[in-house]
Amino acid sequence: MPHTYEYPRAALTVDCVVFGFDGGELQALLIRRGLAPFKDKWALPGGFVRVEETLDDAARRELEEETGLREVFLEQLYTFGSVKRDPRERVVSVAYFALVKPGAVTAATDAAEAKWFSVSDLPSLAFDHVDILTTALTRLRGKLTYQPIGFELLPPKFTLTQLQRLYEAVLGEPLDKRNFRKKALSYDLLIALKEKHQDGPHRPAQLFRFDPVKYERLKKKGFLFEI
Amino acid sequence: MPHTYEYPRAALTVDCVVFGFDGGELQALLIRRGLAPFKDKWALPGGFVRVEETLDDAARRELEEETGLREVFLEQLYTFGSVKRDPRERVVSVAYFALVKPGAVTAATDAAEAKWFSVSDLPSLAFDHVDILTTALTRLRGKLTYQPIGFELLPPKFTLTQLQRLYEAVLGEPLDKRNFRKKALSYDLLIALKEKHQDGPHRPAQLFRFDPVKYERLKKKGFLFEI
DNA sequence: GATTAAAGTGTAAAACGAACACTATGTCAA
DNA sequence: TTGACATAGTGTTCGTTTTACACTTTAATC
Repeated sequence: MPHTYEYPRAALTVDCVVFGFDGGELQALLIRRGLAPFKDKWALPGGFVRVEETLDDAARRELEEETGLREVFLEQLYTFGSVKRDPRERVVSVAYFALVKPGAVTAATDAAEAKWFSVSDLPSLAFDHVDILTTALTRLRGKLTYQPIGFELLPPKFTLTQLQRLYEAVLGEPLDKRNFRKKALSYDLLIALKEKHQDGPHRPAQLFRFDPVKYERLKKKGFLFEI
Repeated sequence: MPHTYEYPRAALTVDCVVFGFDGGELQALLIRRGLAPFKDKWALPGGFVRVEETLDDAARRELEEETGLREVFLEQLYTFGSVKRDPRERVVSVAYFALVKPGAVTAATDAAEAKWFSVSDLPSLAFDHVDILTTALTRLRGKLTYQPIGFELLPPKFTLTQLQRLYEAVLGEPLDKRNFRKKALSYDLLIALKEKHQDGPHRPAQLFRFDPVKYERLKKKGFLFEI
C-alpha cells in the first residue's frame, strides 16, 4: 500500500553496534548482508524504523531479528545523516550501542550470517558503518571510565581479574592490579559471593556480582564510577 | 509535487536548544509558535529536514531562519522518537544544542517572536520540548566540567570573574575564587590581554581571551579541561 | 584624599593517585 | 604426599591535587 507525502522524506533506520568481550579482546557483532547494496559485505545489524514504533523499540526488534539477542544494555549513540550515506536514497540512521554478556550467544539469527570480530581486526564495512563503529568505541571508552557499564559485558558472576582484563581491553592499556582492585571495591558496588572461580592449577578467585540497586541509588546523587 | 513510498515514513525534524548567558542566569532561546498545533505556545526553534541537506545543515538553517543566529557552537544532542510526540503524525526530531555569545543578539527573526528565558523560569513548552531542554541542560552541565565550551557563552574578551559566574550559573553552585582561577589558568589556554575591564568604582579586571588553536592541539592528545 | 567595591593573590592540611613486590592457595603431576 | 605451577590477593610510600580559607590592591567616584 503506497503512502504519499507533499515533500520527499528520508527513510529512517536504526543500526546497532553490539559489543562483547571474550576475556581477551573487545568484540563487535556484525552481520553479512544478503541484499544489495553492499551485498555480502559485513554491516551493523539494523533496519527500517516502523512508523508506529519508537526508535528504541526498532533497535531492539532489529537486534533480535538479526542476531537473536534480547534484553541487552542498549543506548542511543548518535544520528547519522549524511546525504549520500546510502547509495539508493536518503537514509538517516539512528545508531545505538549495545553491550552483551558472554552468555547471550548468537543463536537464532534471522537468516543472514552473524559473527563476532575483534574491534582491532575488523573487515571492511558497508555504508558509513565504520564511522558508526568508531563513534561507538569512543563512547564506550569514555563511558567506561565514569559509569559502571563494564558489568554489562561480563557474566553475572565475575572475578576482579576478569573485570580488570575488560577495562584493559577497552581502554587499550594495562592497569595496576592493586590500584584497580582498590578503586573497583571502593564504591561498595561489588558484592562478594560465597563462591570461588576455579580455573586451573592455582589459587581460585573470589566471585563478585554487581549491585545494580545500590548503583541506582547512588546515580541519583550524581555519583561517578571512575576507574 | 507529491512523493510516494511503499511504506509510511516518519517526518524528520531538527530542534535546537539555544543557550545564552546574560552574566547572571543561564538563558534559553524560545520562539512563539505561529501555527497549530500548539499555536501561540513557546517552543524550541526548529523545523523539517530537507531531503537533500544534512542534519547539521538543517539545524543551522532553521536556527538562522527563526532566530537570525549564525556561526554558533552547535552540536547534536539526542534524537527523540516517541510515537505520539507530535499530535498530527509521526515526527522524529533530531535535537541539537547551541551556545551563543551575548553579542549575537536575536535580531532578524523570521516572523515569529523569539525570546530569552531563564532556564530556572521557563514557560510551558510545545510538544516534548521540555524533555529536550532538560536533556540539553544535563548535557551542558556534564560537558562544561570537562570541555572548555564555556567560552562559547561569553564575549571574546572576558574576565575571570565573568567566567566563574558562568560556571556557577550552569552548575548551580558557588565556586571558590582562588581555586577557580588557579584551575582555569593552569591549562594555559587563557591569554591575558593588554586591556582591562572597567566597571564601576573599583579595581578594573584583567581581560582574557580563549586560545582555540592551542586547545585543538591539546584536544588531540585526549586532554580534559576539568574545573 | 577618603570611600567604595571588586580584583587579585598564597598556604597549609587532607585526600587522592601512582608506583611498586611479595605471600597465599588450590590443582596437578610426579 | 609433596613440590611445582600459576593466578589470587594484599599495603605502604611518595608525590600531586584538591580543598579551605582572608587579606591586600587598585581605579573610580564623591
